[in-house]
Amino acid sequence: MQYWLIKSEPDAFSIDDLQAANVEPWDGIRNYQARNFMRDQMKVGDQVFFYHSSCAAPGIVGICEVASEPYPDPTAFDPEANYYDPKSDPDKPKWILVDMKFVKKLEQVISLAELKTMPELAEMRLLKKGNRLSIMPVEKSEWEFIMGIAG
DNA sequence: GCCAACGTTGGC
DNA sequence: GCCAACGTTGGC
Repeated sequence: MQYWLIKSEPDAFSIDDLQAANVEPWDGIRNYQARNFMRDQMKVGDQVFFYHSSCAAPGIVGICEVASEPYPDPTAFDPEANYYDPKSDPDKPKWILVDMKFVKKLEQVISLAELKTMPELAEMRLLKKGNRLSIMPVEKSEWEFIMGIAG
């Protein structure tokens, strides 16, 4: 089993939205690296940190898990959708996603500012300068350390 | 709103 | 294949 972190802007889709939906196709990803993680490496049951970005208090707010095999992102084929990509052919889909299933909200949010102060997380991908990936792997040691903080 | 970092596009 | 221009991300 592997560990991951996914970012979402809470104004667009928050951990509460995921809780309400229970299972949500993680659509709209239009970055090859992020897509490749979903397509090639995610397995059903992998554990995932849910991170709020571009907001007043960015940080890890909850946990979800991979809940499907990879499959084509339907929003890429829909001209009405925000994430429509005319270059994605249904016969040869360019964008691939998995479903995410709500697991729990953390009892206390672990803020980005707090994460940055932890020497144990100095190598964490999320904290690297210039990082913009919206889906990234998390090391087991990092996962366990953060779960320790979360209590 | 600003700006640094990064990914993508497109001309050549 | 190079690289400048442009658009996006995301913290502050």
